[in-house]
Amino acid sequence: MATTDSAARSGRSSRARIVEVALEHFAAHGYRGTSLARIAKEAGLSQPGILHHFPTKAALLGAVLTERDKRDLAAVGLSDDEMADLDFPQALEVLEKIAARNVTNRSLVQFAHLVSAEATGGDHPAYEWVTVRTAYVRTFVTSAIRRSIEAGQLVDGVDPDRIGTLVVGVLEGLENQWLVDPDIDMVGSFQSFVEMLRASLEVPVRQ
Amino acid sequence: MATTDSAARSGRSSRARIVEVALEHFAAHGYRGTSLARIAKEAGLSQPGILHHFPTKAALLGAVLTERDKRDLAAVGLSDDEMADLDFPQALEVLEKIAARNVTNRSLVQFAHLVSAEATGGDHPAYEWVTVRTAYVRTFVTSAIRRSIEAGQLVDGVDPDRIGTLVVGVLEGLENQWLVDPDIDMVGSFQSFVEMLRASLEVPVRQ
DNA sequence: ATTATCTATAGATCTATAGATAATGC
DNA sequence: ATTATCTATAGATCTATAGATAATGC
Repeated sequence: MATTDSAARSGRSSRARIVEVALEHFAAHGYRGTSLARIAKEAGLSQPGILHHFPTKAALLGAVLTERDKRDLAAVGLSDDEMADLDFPQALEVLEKIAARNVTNRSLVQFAHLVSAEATGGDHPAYEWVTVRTAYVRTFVTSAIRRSIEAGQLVDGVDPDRIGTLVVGVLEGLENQWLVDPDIDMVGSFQSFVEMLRASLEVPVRQ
Repeated sequence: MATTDSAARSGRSSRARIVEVALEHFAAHGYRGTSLARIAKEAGLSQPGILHHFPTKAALLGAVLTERDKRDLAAVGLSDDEMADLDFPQALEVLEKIAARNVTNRSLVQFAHLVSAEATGGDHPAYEWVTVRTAYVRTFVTSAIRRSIEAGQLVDGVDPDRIGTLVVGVLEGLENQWLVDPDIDMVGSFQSFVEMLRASLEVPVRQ
């Protein structure tokens, strides 16, 4: 069906290969530190060959960002709607799941941190991505906290914004250190934190 | 005294100005995203004029890293030796002091995060700096925890490495978010965390 | 003699464009 | 006709070097 079947198939596989190689290189040297020529070489085509599939370098970065978000969502295994309905303990479980997945996907984590840091100053093709994504993650946690407060699951006086920021910060900060020193027990440290947090904030369940 | 006084004075002030401008530009666009020409323009001299004071771009980065470390130490107000002798509550106070200082020094924080992220992949002139510095900060906290365990100030079963990693992670992770969204209450969130941590880990004082 | 500068430039990149070539399906 | 490629190249950069100029102190 459709047109030029094998050419299209070859095009699709090139596209996927380019995105994969670009992810690795952007993760290792950043957007600014990576050239299209280097990606092209490793993907096995010429530098203008890449620009046939992605009109500009920024468009290629956009495709890599989309792919990264897709993989993150797949690792959680929930739809956007389901994510929006979780309560606090469930949100913590999701984050633990992400932490566990991350230790086996170094370049995905490194990519997110390096591109976020590059884009933070503005004037970068990932600027919008980093602001929107940061807000999304934090909102996901703070609204889970609000939901649990309304359900009477948390002790009085919990500030959703402050605790939400703290929870997201712990995950990102542990990633930061793990990237520099992979011997760090990122998952274990996050679990210690989650236990401590639940002990401090949850209303004890009557047995 | 000495030779060519006014020339030397002018040289010193150029050096300081170059380091200052370089800090701002490396913070905004990273080491790889910043050119000597741009720094030169803003510092008011020609591009080879910069290479008179710093033989290579990497050497200039080295000077900026040294300056950053100096300012960090000055903000804490303790000598290296004094830092090494603190116990857990004192170490937390030092970190709170750093957090409070950081909210008024955005480019210093952004510089550290962006250069760390760039250098994490290796093959970067700040690679050694980032590994040494990360280890230093974490060791400072873990050894404070060990000291407090020996003094019987902490409850049984505290794992110094795990908690040390967590504490440093919280500070860095809050910085991460604050860089993206300056409305985040970085200092407040860190204080919430410190209170929670002390409530969980410290042996209650007998009144 | 020393120090701080400058202009000019070599030699490597980098992104993006122009225009050709090949394979396939209609 | 469409799609995936390629070679060649324009036009901007970038770092670092070579070599000149100016000011000052000995």
